[in-house]
This record gives sequence, C-alpha cells and structure tokens, in this order.
Amino acid sequence: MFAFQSPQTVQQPPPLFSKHLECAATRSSCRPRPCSFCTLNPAISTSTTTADKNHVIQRLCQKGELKRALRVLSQEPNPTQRTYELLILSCAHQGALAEGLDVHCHLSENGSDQDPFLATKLINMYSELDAIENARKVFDETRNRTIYVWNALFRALTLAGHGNEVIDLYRRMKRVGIPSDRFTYTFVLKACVASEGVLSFSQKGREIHAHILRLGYEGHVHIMTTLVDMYARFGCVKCAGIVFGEMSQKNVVSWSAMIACYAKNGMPFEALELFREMMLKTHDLLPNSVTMVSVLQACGALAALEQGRLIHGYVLRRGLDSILPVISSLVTMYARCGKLDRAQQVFDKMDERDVVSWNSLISSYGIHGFGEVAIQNFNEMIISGISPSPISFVSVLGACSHAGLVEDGKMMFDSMVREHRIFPSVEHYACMVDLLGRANRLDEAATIIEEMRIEPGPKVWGSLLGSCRIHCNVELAERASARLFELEPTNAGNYVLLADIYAEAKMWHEVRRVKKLLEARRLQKVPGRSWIEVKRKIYTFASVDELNPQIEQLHALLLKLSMELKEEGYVPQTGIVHYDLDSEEKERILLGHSEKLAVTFGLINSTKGETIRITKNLRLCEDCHSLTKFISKYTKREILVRDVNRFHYFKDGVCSCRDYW
DNA sequence: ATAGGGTTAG
Repeated sequence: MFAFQSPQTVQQPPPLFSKHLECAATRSSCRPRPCSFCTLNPAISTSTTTADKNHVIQRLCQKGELKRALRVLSQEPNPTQRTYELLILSCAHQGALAEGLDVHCHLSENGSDQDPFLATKLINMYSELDAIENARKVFDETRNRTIYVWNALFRALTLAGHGNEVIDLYRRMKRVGIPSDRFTYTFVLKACVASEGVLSFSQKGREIHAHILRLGYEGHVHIMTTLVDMYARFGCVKCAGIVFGEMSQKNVVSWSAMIACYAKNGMPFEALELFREMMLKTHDLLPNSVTMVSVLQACGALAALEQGRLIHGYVLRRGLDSILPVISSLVTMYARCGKLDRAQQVFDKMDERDVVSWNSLISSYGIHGFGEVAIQNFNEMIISGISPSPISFVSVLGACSHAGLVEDGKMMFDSMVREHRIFPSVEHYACMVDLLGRANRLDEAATIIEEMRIEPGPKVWGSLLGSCRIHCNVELAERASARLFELEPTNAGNYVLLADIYAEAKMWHEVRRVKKLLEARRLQKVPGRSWIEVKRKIYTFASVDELNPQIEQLHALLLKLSMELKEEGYVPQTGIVHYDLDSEEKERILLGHSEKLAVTFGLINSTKGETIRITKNLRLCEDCHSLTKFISKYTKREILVRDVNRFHYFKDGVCSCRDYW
C-alpha cells in the first residue's frame, strides 16, 4: 500500500484500481453525485482486498461516517497507520468514546499499539474525549516514548487540570535524560498555571523559566508569550512586563497577552496605554479580536465611556463586530460604563448568541439593580435553547442579591443541581451568602456555609463578613474574620472591614487592636480612589490628593454644599469613621472621601444637564451615598456612581439601589 | 519522514 503513496497523493487517496480511477478522473462530476465506490455501501464484499478496505475506511472517516467505517474495520485484518490515524481523529472529532475504545482495542490486538505515532494520536483523542485516565494508560503502556508521546501527555494532563502531575512528570523526564523540545515548554508553562499550591509560582514557574533560558529559547516567540501569560495568571505583572520587555520578537499575540495581563490584574490604565503604544509603534501588526476584547475590558473597568465608544468605532472599521467574544465584551463595556440601554442595543443586534453573550446581558442588568429583568433574560436564554453555564448562575444570583430578591435567588440556586446538573462552586455559595446576608438573614447565611459540601474559600467568608458590616453583627464578624485571617493573612481589606464593624459598634479598643495587627503585618489598606471621565480624559481622586490643581476649589465647594445640605436634612454619617474623634473632625475626614471630590469635580467641569459618571474602586460608603442623594436633588443633576459591586443612579434625591447595597 | 504549541468574552 505504501508503495503507491507518493507525497502528492497523500491528501487524495491513491487510485488503486480502474473503477476508482474513473472516479478520480471525473472528480468534478463526482462531487454532486458521488460514484458508488466513494459512498461505498455496506455491501462491501469479502472479496475486496486489504488495500481497498483501507481506502474505504479512510474515505468514510473523512466524510464523518464513523459507524460505517467501524463496520468495515471489523472485517479488516490489517489496517495501515494512516487508516488508524483517521479513525482515531474521527472518534475524537465526533466525541465518540465508545468507538474510540473499539479502535484502540483493534489496534492493540493488531500489535500496532506500540507505534509511538499512534500512541500520540490516542492520547490526544482521549484528551479530547475527557478520558484522561485512558490517556495516561496509553502513555504507561507505550515502551518507545518519543518526545511526541511525552508532549501529548503533558498537553492532555494540563487541559484536564492536572498541572502538578505535569511538573512531576517533566522533572522525571529530565532525570531520565530525555531531551525536551520547544513544544514541551508551552505545555509545561501552562501546567504551572494549572498546578496548585502557594509555591507553584515561585518554585515551578521560575524553575521552568530558568530551563528555558538555559536551553536558549529566549528568542522563541511562542514560548516567551506563554511565559508572559504564565506570569500574568500568577498575578505577577512585573515579571510579565520584564519578559515582555526583553522579547526580541513580538507579534500580535505577545502584545495581546501583555494587554490582557494588565486588564486582568486591575491595571486598566496600563492596558489602554500599551494598546496605544502598540498602535503607534508597530506598523506591521494589527490588533485582532482577542486584543480588542482585553482593550474593551479595560474601558469597562475604568467606566471610560468615551474611550469605549472610540474603540467600538475602531472595532466596526476593522470589521471585528461580528465576532461573538467581541460583541459580548461590548455589551459588558457599555453596561459597566453605565449605558445599559446601549448594552441592550448591541445585544439586540447580534444575529447569533451564545451563553456568554447572554451572561453578559444578565450581569449587566444585575449590576444596575434590575433583578427581575435579569431573571427574565435568564429564562429567555433557556427558551432560546441555550443551557446555562456555571457563570450564568453567578450572574443571575448576583442580580438577585443586588435587588434583594431572596426567594427567587433561593429557587435559582435549587434549580441549579436539580434541573441543570450544575454543582455549585465556591463562587455560587458566595453569592448565596451575600444574598441572604444582605437581606439580614445572617443565620441562614451561616447555615449555608456550615452545610457546604466543598471547602468554603475566602470568597464565601468574605461575603459573610461584608454582610456583618451592613448589619453590625460583631459576633459573627469575629468568626468570619478569624477564618479569613487564616486563609488570606495578607488581604488588608478583611482587617479594615472588621475594624469598620468595631468602629460602628464604638468598640474603640478593638479597633486599635485590629489596626495594630495590620501594622504588625505591614499591610496597607487599599486606598479609596474614584475617577471621572471628562472630555475623554480620565481624572482620578484619592482622599489625600493634593495634586489636583483644583483641589482647593473642590474642598471649598464641598464644604459649602455640605453646610447648605445639612439644613435640608443631610446628616453626616460619622459612625463609620475609625477614630475616636470629635464629630467635627470626623465630618472633615468624611468630606475628604474621593468620590465626593469626584462628584464635586463633575459639578464644576461638566455641562449642566449632563449625567455625572463616577467610578470607585471600593464599596460606596454610607455618608457619600447619603450626601450624593442630597446633591442630586438640590443641584438637579443625575449622578451615576459605579462602585466595586454595582451601580448607584442618583436622581431627585433617591438612589436606584433603594438604599439596599 | 509523519504529528503539535502562544493571546479571547461572563
């Protein structure tokens, strides 16, 4: 059979006998009405030769007729390597595990299972079919393990989330003295990300990085880009930046990886800046849809509506507006910039939708406080034939939580397992704790945690602590924070929350104790920041901001506003100030909050009638919330504030959150 | 001899 195969005929099976020769000669006419040989019928007689049967199987595989191919296989005593390969690929492609096992069996009986080429293909097949055990078995049973076989198993294990195993295997491979190749590293680096344990980053990642440099791969674009991505996923923006900066060759993927690194690690300014640099510095590289997704994400994070609109324009000009991930990120961008109606419009214009597009829409309504609409969209998604993903539930449960729809949320949570066979993750439990906790059903929230079937992570305890803050439950807060201090000792936010709760309860001694703990561990509270986009420029504010040239003017106006509004009924919420000071001092501290400065800046610098849009990196404090309501009423301005969790839309002295947040 | 790799939305 191989004798017939010359390089040119690899793609087209070789003409083997006259009947097929006819077919090959008249291929054009053969297409619409295939000849009887090509369709080859179940009636393949026993008299057909081995070569013929191989050919038939190959044709059937290429046409996706797996079942018939297998039927012929069962009559075929001696399939070629190529035939097996096509069968394996076909099984993988069609998600046919049972058939794949049949092929594997056949191949073992034939003694072909020691062929490292086929072993590689089998491992890939099992990987695609989510049968990692079988992939491992193929590896174990293959005696002649070429680097292809090793790499295939690395890839399979990484995709299945067994990162640690890959690292161990890789080390074993090195010990045994098998040389790795450039492909090995892209898989092993990804495995570092998928591996568990605190030490994964410092030990494994750096270890592999060192090997890569020692082997002289520092000029290899694929490997270096993966390295950038690895550091990005570890949250080490600095390391990613260094690798990126030292790359001798960069392509669109490398740039996109670095932009995504900034966007995903809370540095949206830097993401936009790098995108600008890419556009200016590289003339042969065009950003692609993947790049734009990260850029849009950054716009959304900054609530930079004007920037976002510009990018949207660019997306349209480049014709990237029909790509699903791009549209979904446009929906999210508009919603996060406060333009819920625009988000809905973009969504409406899609001709094709997937779960992610729906999830974008659902969470958009969620952060704007429209819980019912979110649920409605969730149901519409199901009616349209798309099954919810775990993220769909995160989105809809979050929406219920923001809107105080406790019963709906509980029903949703129950339906997860019952109707959709989706088992709740830590994320979902955190949503439920939040939902119940906000609604002042703290006992129920605590019960949920007790009854969890998986280990409650910091997200879950954090939700509980946040709810304790809202409802001033010192006792439960102490329990939650004790767990949190164990689980994430370096997260300053948890200490601050606990101190807030003690302060509200006027337990000054305890406040000082927590603050000392913070100092002893050399942790710093994340400073509150707010920002506002005015005429496509973004201005940021911090409570100790002396850089803004208008700062004096802002302070003066704020003081005047607060005095006037006190006469209208504004009462400064001094209870949230951590220090045991007199009330005048406390008021002064409150007036320094960054969102008040941003609102005032907006009042001065935007045109009347324009909505003022503010973004804040933390949760909105009660005092700012209260004062902003008054400001919206007495200055007749609409003010939109997005905090970490959701939107607050202030109009005529009321907020869209109905004081529930 | 052949084969395979990096960035993506919620």
